[in-house]
Amino acid sequence: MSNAMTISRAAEQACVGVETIRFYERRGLIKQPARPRRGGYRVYDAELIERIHFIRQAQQLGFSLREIDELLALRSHPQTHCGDVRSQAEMKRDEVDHKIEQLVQIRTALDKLICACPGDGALSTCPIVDALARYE
Amino acid sequence: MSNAMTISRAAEQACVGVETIRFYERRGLIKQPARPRRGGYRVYDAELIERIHFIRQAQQLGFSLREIDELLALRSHPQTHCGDVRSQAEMKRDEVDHKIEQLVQIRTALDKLICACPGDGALSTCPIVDALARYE
DNA sequence: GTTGACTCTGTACCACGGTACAGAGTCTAG
DNA sequence: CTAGACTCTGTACCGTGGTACAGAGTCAAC
Repeated sequence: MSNAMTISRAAEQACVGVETIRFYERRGLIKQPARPRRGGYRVYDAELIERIHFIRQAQQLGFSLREIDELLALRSHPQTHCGDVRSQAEMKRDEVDHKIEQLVQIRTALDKLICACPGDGALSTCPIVDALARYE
Repeated sequence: MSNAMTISRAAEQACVGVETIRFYERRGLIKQPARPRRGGYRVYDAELIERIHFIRQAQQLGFSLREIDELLALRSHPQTHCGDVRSQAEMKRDEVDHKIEQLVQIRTALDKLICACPGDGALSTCPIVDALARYE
């Protein structure tokens, strides 16, 4: 048993915390391996590690755990074909685009304020404070 | 009392919900007006409305409530000068820039996957599923 | 003076993605 | 055989920005 993949080894392999694995199990994102007879430690296998990698990669791409759930369901469903996954990715891309647009607007607004602010002088004349207070 | 600014009127003026005002009060972002003697309804004044506008505007610019707390503290502190506020804005701008960069990277990665995916055919050959599973 | 709308206080709950612990069990090295 | 490290189960908690009540009080109009 000394070389068996226990949860802490699995966590190490997958670069996540032990509690994170348990959390994914509770969420149903990964299934808990059966315990050996008479209750010992669960043994994790490579497929499960791979699944955790999938989850982390998808998170990096901006998918929420709920969405990853759907991706995983698609993936394990035999009828799924490539286009289903691709349209998920396309939707996510559009979402990311939208977020970028919003942030660019915020950035522009902040920059305008920063440029308008002399950086010295009394607070009462600060255009930033002024702009925040003004209701438009 | 019929024309007094009660909390619901204040909420309307500030374009937020009544519960949101109460929430800001609990958070200490705005101070609760004193109740008239013998316990009646609190009366909100224009300054408070303006403060709520300040909060909402700052939220629009990507400041968290905690950061808005700091901005408000700066604003009501007599020694503060313009530069203090400006450097907060600059930090926020840099943060927003960073978020944009990250999202652009995500967008690029998604797009690459989408372009590589034929959109038809079996799931087993899907480059998106493949990429998500691969650990790099 | 009663009805109906509003307010007040306190507390609980929502989604999100975990993190932390207690108390029991198990495994392994020495 | 025992100590120390790990695991298991269950449950509670974190921060974020609110939302949703219940039960009591208050106010204005009719």
